Amino acid sequence: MVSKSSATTQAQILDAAEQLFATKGQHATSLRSIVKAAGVNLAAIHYHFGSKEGLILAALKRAIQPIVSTQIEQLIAVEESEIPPSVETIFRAFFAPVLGVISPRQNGRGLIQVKFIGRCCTEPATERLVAEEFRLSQQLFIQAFRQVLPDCSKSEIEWKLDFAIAVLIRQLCTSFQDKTTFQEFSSGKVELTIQRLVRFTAAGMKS
Amino acid sequence: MVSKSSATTQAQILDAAEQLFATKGQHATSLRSIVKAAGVNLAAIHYHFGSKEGLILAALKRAIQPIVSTQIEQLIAVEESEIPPSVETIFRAFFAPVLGVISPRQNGRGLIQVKFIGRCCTEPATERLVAEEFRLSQQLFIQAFRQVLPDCSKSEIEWKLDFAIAVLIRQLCTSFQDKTTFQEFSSGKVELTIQRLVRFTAAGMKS
DNA sequence: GTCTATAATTCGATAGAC
DNA sequence: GTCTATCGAATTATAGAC
Repeated sequence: MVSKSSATTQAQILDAAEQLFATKGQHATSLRSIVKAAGVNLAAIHYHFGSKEGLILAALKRAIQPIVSTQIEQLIAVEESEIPPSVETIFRAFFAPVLGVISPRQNGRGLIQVKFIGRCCTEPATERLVAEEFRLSQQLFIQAFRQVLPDCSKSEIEWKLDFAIAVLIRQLCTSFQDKTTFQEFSSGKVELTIQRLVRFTAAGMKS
Repeated sequence: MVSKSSATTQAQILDAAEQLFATKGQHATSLRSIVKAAGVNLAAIHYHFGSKEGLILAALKRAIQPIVSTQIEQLIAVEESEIPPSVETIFRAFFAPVLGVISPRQNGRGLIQVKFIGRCCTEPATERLVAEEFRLSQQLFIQAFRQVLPDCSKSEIEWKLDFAIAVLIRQLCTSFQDKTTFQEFSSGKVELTIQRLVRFTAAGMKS
């Protein structure tokens, strides 16, 4: 192989960008620090992604889209197996695909990825982009909750789901901060976190 | 008055900084944009606050410290009037002083202030500083919850309070986004938000 | 305390050779 | 596709007159 494939260089840039965006934020991360961490040239970012904004958008979509797909798959599976599904089961289908990216990956890559997503949810430049990526998923979950909570108005379900999302985002940003480095991650902690999220938000949703 | 008093210039700088930090974030806000909005000279920031970091810290303390004091006052009042206090009443003493800064002030200044605090909770450079400012208040509320929930372990109360804080922070950052300009603000919306926060988080805490 | 002027650095982006 | 070299603009911070 005389030269690196385009896919490899792109992935190296995205991996390094994710890590730095997640820990320092987008504005505090220079393109120079990214290429240094990725071991590539500065011009490669502009060649592959056009601009810093293009890089952020590409990293965002790569991280979020598989999560959204899994959320929708699990929601459909839940609605087919449980009739009617419980609030807890629906919330699990919402949370598990997000936190689930932590366990299967190697060397804490998934941990960095969910932190990156959490950061993007709170940064002024990207919060609306994230909401747009999750829009379809969110609408489907609102429909699911409406069916199992017929006495609850749509607006009430909406603000309660917003509250639940708030807890999830905060968890992505702050949780596991002691294990921020590349370490083997116990899937037990992920499952415990999912259980806490489900229990807390389901109680709030049913209140 | 031949020259402005130091207090006036400092307040003008802090007011403008709050507004810009809240909407654009700290790194995306230049000192030049702050002095332009404040109508003062660039060197004034360094004269009064030493550096950009010093300005951020000063704005943070000015915004948070009165809230912490009010939280503690209301918690003490609750513990003296209700024996034992309900989970809902304790949460109200936690949330109301934060959202309460919105209503009394004029022209949406309080609205900007709580948004600024919310942003500082999510920005990597300041999230630990905010946690430090709220540390005492948070400890006192954990103690209060322990007394009314004796069957609940301390760690469980701690992560549930963390979840509740997550909802509050998100509300500070995103809520009232349609009324982001300097407008008369109805205190009814503030009270409604407090009620939702209390109901949702109390249900989660008791689950 | 306030101002002008500027130092010293860093940033995103691009041109052009290979 | 990758690299070097560099442009132009923006940044924080400071020195020194008033």
